[in-house]
Amino acid sequence: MALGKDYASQECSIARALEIVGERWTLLVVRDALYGVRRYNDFLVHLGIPRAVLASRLQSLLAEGILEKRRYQESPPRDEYVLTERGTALWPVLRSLGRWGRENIDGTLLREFRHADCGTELGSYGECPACATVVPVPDVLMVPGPDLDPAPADPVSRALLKPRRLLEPVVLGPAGAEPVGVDPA
Amino acid sequence: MALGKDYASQECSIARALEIVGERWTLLVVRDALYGVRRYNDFLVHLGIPRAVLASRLQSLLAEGILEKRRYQESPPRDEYVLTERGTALWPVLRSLGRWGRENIDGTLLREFRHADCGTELGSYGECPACATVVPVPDVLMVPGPDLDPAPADPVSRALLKPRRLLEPVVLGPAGAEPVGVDPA
DNA sequence: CCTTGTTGGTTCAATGACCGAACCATGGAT
DNA sequence: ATCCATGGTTCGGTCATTGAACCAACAAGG
Repeated sequence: MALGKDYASQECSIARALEIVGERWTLLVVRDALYGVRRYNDFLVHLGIPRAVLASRLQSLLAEGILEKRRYQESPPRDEYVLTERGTALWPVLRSLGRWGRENIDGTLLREFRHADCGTELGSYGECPACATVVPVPDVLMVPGPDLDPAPADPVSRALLKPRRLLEPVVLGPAGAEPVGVDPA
Repeated sequence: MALGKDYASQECSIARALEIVGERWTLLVVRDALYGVRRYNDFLVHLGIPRAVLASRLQSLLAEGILEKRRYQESPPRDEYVLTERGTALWPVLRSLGRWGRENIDGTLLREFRHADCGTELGSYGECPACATVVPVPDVLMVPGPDLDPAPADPVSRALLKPRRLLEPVVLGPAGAEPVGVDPA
């Protein structure tokens, strides 16, 4: 929103939060970061976001301490964007949004989120009904649901097809790897 | 966002949800509705939102089945906007946003949300840690925190100063009632 | 040395959303 | 007849978003 102007008048933590993560695309960038996306180009192809907007959002998220830049190679200097603790703390927001969307809009089951320790699907507040605890973000296992496209076009979506823990980095073969089908058996 | 265009390409419940409630102001309108605001004019003064934008958001929320119009008097025909079940289901989203904002941005404690039955403060998803259950929205008690302005300018904010359950309708004296100070003891 | 490829951006014109102020309509009340 | 309360619509100016094009650092290959 880059609003500042108006929400500022609101005495409300929700409004404060929305000033930071309420702009278009912002929460989807955070979602991708939770899914393990870390590189500029991966965000770009996975989100289909305009380059200028992505650059602007990444800057805002850095400035707010939600992402941080981390050098991952020196030769050609390259940085990746990883979630800070503050950024990871947005998981409940995304979880509740996703559940609301699934139960009230979709009907389809695109992804499931399970407790990695026991395989139980998380409850409506991110807890494991079996273990009776709130599951820490790295212990959340994301598995593709029955309604997820099994052969998406972009390589990032393909990398996200197999079960993975949240925050586990997405790694892509240099180019044109993983043709379309499943593993080379 | 009235986006449609781009998020539509996302195979993700979060993106679907954001297409509906991700526009500027939309979640704040839903928040006010949870707080018990029901009338056009009350939204207007409490949010400080441009009239045209409010009208547009109310229409969208009606169309999505998040709010519904209800006739509350006939003589001059007047309608109020109340949350549907689908709208009420957004409470965990707002709760987690508010908690994130309070813990990661503010530091201030503007409002607390407690389980009316036992007085315990709710967790990130609106659950009661003591009772280990999800608290139904009408059983959530909103109490003003120590950092909330004790004498706000607009009458809606003043009506929200006393402890109240969510969804309990805000009623305003016809005009200029409740001067500024506390109750007439 | 020159070109090409990869990554990560910036710039720009056009479109669309948002803003604030003004205006309009309906139906009592004075 | 006029005024007020409520719930809007209209309109010009401004700001954000979009998509395409361009730029830059660096490595590898010929």
